[in-house]
Amino acid sequence: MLDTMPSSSSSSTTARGRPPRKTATLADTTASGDHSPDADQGLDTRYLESLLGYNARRAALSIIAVFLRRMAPFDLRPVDFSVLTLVAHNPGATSRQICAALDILPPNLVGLVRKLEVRGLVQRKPHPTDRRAQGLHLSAAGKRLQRSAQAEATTLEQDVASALSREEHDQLKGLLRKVYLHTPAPDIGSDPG
Amino acid sequence: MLDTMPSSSSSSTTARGRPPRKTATLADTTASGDHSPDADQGLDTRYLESLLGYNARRAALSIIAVFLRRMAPFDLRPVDFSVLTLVAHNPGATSRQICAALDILPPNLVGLVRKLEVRGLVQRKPHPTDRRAQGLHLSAAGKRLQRSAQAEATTLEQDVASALSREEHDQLKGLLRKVYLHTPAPDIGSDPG
DNA sequence: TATTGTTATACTCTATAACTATA
DNA sequence: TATAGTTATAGAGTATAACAATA
Repeated sequence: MLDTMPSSSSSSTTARGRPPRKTATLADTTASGDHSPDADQGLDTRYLESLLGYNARRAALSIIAVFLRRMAPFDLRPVDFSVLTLVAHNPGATSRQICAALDILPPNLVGLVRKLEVRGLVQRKPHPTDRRAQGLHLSAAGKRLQRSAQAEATTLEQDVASALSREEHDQLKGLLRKVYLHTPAPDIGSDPG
Repeated sequence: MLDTMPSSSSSSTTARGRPPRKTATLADTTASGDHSPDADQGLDTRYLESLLGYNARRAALSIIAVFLRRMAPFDLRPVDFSVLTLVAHNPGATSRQICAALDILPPNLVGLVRKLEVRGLVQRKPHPTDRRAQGLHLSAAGKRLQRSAQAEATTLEQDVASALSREEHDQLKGLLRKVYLHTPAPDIGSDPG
């Protein structure tokens, strides 16, 4: 849901990556021309940086950029990895469950699963009790790939958080979880339009 | 860059919102048809939740969902708000600078600015020294709207972080910033094809 | 030759409506 | 009537190539 890359692998020399270096100096304002010296092109982004959403978005994009590169050899984008991992840890899970867990809409999952199935990584088996549903399972190849990818993700995690101490790392994840688990749900349907 | 909403306003009764309730109970494995009671649909997402990227993405999406709703009355999506705010705080800024600050590609900014211009919120004036560039400025209406929107964003910020103490809030932003400022840049071009 | 702003365009992601087959 | 999976499709978001004007 946060992806942004050509599906093909081939370690892109093109991909966006580096967040713009911000060194806070106002643009040559029409009148007031008093800013920090080291601002080749930097704008004053201080207000935006005071917003959680802005920072979360920037952090997520940075991490994803790294993720995309490192997962390219597996030809897995974030969602693919998430689906694969979820199925690995929850054999027999249904599409419906995957959608709920990852906040993906059913129609958008269809294609994802189909690709994984075509690649021989995922298999569908009839659900034991509900004939409408299908249980998702990993093939042997799927299990191998998922294991490798998860190992890579774990390594990647350390690199991404290399600027953080172990404690900060845990704390950051905890705080993020707090935010998205508690965030005042958009009151779906509360609008007496 | 992280948006996801129809441009039209009208407080959506449809928008995605609530992150899936996760109550960690394995899916009914191939054989065992024994679901925990409170696991209507919950999958084991523990590994994904151990990843910073996953948590950052989820948090960002949650916040943006709220943002979209609250900014709907102003007909501003996150990027629009960012551009407007950047111009407000940096009168005379050029498209190039906006792009650098927000990590937007120039071709994609054109349409955004044009819309804001058509709405009478933004004006372009010739750059004082560079005849190629154009300085962006807010009209009176633009300033008013930006002020209102920024006030709303500030209020929103408090709601979003309502689960956090003041200290946690600051800490979270600091940690996120640390991550995306330090994240090992994807070494563009480091790949000896 | 490099850069600003731009057009055109392709590809991906996200969302809705509507259908089927089961429940 | 409601739900699981699906199709088709519309709409944002994101990316590249290429051009004119200027530096």
